[in-house]
Amino acid sequence: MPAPARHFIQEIIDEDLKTGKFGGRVHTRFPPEPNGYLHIGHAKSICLNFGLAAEYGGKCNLRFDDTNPVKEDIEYINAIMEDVRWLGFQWDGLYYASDYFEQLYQWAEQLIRAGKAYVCDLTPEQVAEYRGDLKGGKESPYRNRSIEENLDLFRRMRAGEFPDGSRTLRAKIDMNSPNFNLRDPVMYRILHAEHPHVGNKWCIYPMYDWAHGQSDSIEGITHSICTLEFENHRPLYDWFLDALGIYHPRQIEFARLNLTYTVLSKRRLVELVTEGHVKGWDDPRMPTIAGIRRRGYTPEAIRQFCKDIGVAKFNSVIDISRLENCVRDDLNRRAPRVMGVLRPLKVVIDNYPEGQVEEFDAVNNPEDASAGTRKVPFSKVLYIEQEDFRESPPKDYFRLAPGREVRLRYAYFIKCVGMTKDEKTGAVTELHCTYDPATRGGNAPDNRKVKATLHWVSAAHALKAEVRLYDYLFTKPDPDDVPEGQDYRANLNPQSLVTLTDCRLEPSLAAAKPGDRFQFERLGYFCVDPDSKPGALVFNRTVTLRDTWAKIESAQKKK
RNA sequence: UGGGGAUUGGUGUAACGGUAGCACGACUGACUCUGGAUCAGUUAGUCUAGGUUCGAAUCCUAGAUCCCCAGCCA
Repeated sequence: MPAPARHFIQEIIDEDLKTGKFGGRVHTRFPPEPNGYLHIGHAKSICLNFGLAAEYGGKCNLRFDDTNPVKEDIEYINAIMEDVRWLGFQWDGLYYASDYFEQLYQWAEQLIRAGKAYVCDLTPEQVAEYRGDLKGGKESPYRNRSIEENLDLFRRMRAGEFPDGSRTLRAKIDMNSPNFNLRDPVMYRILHAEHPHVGNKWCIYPMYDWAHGQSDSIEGITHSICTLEFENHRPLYDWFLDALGIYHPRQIEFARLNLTYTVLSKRRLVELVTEGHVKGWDDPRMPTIAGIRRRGYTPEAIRQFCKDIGVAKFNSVIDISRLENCVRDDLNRRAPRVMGVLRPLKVVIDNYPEGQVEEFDAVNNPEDASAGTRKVPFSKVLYIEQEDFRESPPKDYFRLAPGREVRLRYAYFIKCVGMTKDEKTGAVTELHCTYDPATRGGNAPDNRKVKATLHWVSAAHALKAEVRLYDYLFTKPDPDDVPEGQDYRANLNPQSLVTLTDCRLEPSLAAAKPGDRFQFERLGYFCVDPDSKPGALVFNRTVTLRDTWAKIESAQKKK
């Protein structure tokens, strides 16, 4: 039995444990900025950080990296906590970088006193200009102020004496460093803004680089795991900690998640919401945790997905079908089966007695014998799926057609003997069939076979419902694949939501509550939407079942 | 033109100088009262060129390609 594969971060931790680098501790953290909703990419990070802590018997904190009050909001703080919990994780400590602002301020004075930080009066444009280009930058004229003047100015910045943007506190490092992050990075900027967590206590706010490492240090984090784009920041992370002479965690970078047919940047997710391309952060088409949850995904499926895709430093793009496979796999085992007809086609069983009703036993879950059975009513007038009948069936189509016999699941074999059509459009509006009483329950005593088994509902007993069919938000695997001059919005899928309002479901669904998940046999997995009410059910399609016929059919069309 | 990373089947991911493996997909077939599920099989890969070595995905040299960095965002 080969040892299970370990990713590079586990190997680093193993090594640190062996050398006793952190006294045998493992302490991670998930550090979101509360400026948006969490998405599936964050789930990867959450599973990684909390998963590592669990695996090594360590701890994992949830810390809000709330250093930019103009973008942050209490709504996001609450949503993030809900999402982390929903994913199945419990943090050891709940912290806010903003609770460290006083300590951070004291440390800033320490650096000033050490001659390693200075107050700079350059405008934002000048700072950019002085930072220079690939060849090098030039030093700020304010770089060599005296310690006393710096201290005085910095205290007055804190006291609110200066307007936004007029001054900054910068670290004195190296204006010619090939790493731009070391060209005297800004530590504090003046921002007279109310903060969602600490209110109006501050008018100077620390930059990410100045806050993050020290926050990790305060919390005793051992392994500070972040995404690849922060690799360039690690020298600065290390520089601040060393300059301060405080406990020094280890920053490790991994590749963030990319998925086909969607976007995962916060900026774009905000745009989708604010520009009305979706109905909100929890729109089931969104790759947000809230959207995916509403769509009907399970936390187990998401965790399995995060495990499957692995952790590495290669910038990969994961095919979204991998995510879909995970939810199918999970729901296949757990979701109760029911019958529901999305696009109803009326079927009259000519030789079935008027007014008669029979009840058939239906298996709730073939993957789980303990799920038991339920009764499904059958009568003379039924609905089947429009897709399940073709007047002239193409090759390899083996559902219902004139003269053909199929099985109605759990009920009878029926044969199509006629149809009524709309005189104007020619569309088939009603089917006439006969049933074979000898096939009661679904098997023929003479052992004859049928090639198809259809789902159905009894017209008189069916529940009417709305069903929302979701498809990918974008029409191309890479939403950025656009003609010159256009952007990802050009690839928005106009069919990403199709609402069906005339669906018919078996009566056992009458008591279904928001969040309940089912497999509609032969169609897919569906979940009751929060908009649903007794008597006015609303379902979201989580994902279709694997559909071999659809594949055959689209291959035929291509020919 | 500077710096930091990366590169293994279609997509991900292992192999840590010694048989290139696994998962997903795709394709066959079996089975099936879901064209679902399940089972069996097939397919297909080390970025390039040199070198070291009995032996290289792995080490060395040169090159190619891709990603990130010049916010008072994170």
